[in-house]
Amino acid sequence: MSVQGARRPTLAGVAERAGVSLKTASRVLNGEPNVAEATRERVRAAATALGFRRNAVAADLARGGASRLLGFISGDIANPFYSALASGIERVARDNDMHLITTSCEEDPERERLLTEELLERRVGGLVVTPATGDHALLAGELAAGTPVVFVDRPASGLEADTVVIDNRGGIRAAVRHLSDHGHRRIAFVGDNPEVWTFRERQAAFLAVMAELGNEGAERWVRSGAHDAGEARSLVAALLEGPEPPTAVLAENNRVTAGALRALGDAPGGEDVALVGFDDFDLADVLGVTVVSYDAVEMGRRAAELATTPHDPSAPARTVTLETRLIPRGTGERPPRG
Amino acid sequence: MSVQGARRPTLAGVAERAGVSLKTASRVLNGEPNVAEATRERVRAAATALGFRRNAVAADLARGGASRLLGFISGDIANPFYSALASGIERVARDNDMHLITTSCEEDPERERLLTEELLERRVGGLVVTPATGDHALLAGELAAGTPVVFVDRPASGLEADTVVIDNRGGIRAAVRHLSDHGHRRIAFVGDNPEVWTFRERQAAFLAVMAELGNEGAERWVRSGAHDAGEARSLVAALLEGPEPPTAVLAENNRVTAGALRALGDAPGGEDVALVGFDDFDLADVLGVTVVSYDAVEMGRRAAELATTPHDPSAPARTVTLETRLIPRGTGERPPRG
DNA sequence: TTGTATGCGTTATCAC
DNA sequence: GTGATAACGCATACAA
Repeated sequence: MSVQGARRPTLAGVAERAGVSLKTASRVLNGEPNVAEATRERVRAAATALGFRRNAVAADLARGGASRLLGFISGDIANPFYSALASGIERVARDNDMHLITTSCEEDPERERLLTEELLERRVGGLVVTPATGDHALLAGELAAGTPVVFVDRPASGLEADTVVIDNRGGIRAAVRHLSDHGHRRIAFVGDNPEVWTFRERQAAFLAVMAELGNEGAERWVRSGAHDAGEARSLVAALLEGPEPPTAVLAENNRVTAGALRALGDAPGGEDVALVGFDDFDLADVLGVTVVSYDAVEMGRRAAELATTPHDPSAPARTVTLETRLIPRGTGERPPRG
Repeated sequence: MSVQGARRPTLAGVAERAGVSLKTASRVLNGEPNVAEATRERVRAAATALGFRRNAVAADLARGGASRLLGFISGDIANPFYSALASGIERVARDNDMHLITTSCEEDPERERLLTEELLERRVGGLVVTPATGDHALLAGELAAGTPVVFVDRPASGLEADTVVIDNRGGIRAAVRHLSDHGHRRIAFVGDNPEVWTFRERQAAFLAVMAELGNEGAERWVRSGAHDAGEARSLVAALLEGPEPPTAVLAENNRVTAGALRALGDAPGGEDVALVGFDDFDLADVLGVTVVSYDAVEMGRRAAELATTPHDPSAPARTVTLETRLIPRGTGERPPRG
């Protein structure tokens, strides 16, 4: 039982107490073979008597190379999407006897850079990043040094690296076609900031599919800049009050969907406007919201698997694309009206 | 620019290249005073030329004491409640120049014990734990050694330690009184497993308030064992189909609320049953669900503040209790019927 | 203003 | 089977 102020028991202390050398004590405590059973017992007894607990910091240093830590730079850990990612990553980390350091960069490239630097200083064994807009070329050296860096949800810019994304275009295509099949032509697309890669992908797909369907000039149905639910609510409200109100809304992410739901709830006749949301969310079934869904936990898992595999700089960067799936629940099947 | 296989540049390397001693290089890179500007420049130049990045593992070890890591043992990081906690904790960690290690114990005491051990091996500077049921007496030694261990959401068992909880009893009291004020007497209380401390607190408060209100024998309105939304749904459905259906349901946590909503949606006349949920949740406003709310991010912050302050074993354990607040949104104001 | 020497608590190499 | 002894990369009294 240690006392405050007193140093913590060390391996050397255990060895001394057991009357063996450091190396032998190390052998026993790491379960290595070639130790006499009697010695083993003595060392174990000494360890428990002293309340010994190995120092993983020292172990990581002595072992050289990377620490048994995995880094995750998210946009905001309180966002369910990121915590689902974190959940998947953590499981894989655990399977590899590693711990997960989670950080939030709040979509700020400078903060992301700083966090990246800090995590690399900790000599993380791998790094999973949801990249904010910004240049990632600085990581090239680190990659070359063998640290696996994996980008998730969005690709890096200025750098070839392993990436895990979802099939954004396919998801949007399914959503637009679904609405079109139900008779909609005045379909609005409301999303986050155009600086965000996923927005641009989804917007491009939206415009492409609208054009394919003979629904030209869809640019006028696009609204961007909704970074949170409140802004999304305003944008959708303005659309509904505008001169040419849409009969359907395609929300680009979960926060936009939340804002859109509120706007539809406020507006007269809002319950007749169709809605499809990108990203599934809790209670979407109760609300009856049709969504484009995918498995965020699996996404984290896949990213972590890449991030726990030693990086081979000579191999080409890998890209994993996960499928999306449209789940009809009601709001997406409303017929156009007005 | 480092190359794979090549060792990473070290402080010694920088010093050598700059033609100064290790200590001087250290001074410059740590921004310490008393170095000639010219020397400073040379060291900086050498560092950038070599692509030097300090090794935080080595620094932590050399400095002795704890590492600049904070540990968080949650039930399940994918649960919005825990990720809100994590968010609050991370901010405080950052303010203290520390990183956060997040782990999930899935309410398994054995796993919690293991994780605790692992984090202590990493020599975390502090530990925030949402304790599963189990004994925490083993941590006494660690506390005595000065590591701040803080329990959040639930107190430890068998150990006096800093704790951050919410006013569970006050929250339940407000909810039951609210329903009573709206004319309800057949109020069901549906919750998680009785092994969970919060359940017991809330259940006890429920029974006490019911008795105060002259509503005796409320035990028959208690249902437990709903650890997830699916189980909650079944329990509520059974209640509604039973011989004495309640006119109001008090859901003990967010998962139970989700299940209850689904059950009410299924049952004929379910839209007339009142509902109050403990824990606020996203889109509760859209769904119009009355809840007992509190600030989980703040909870994490308070816990982290305690966990980043050196523990004084001679001081008595502190308990922080955060207030709850009832937010009427519709489901809690339905009059009794039937 | 700059440098020397030693310690941090492990792991790992090799010899015995 | 067991044990000296040297890394690991940095911090820090202490000296110059």
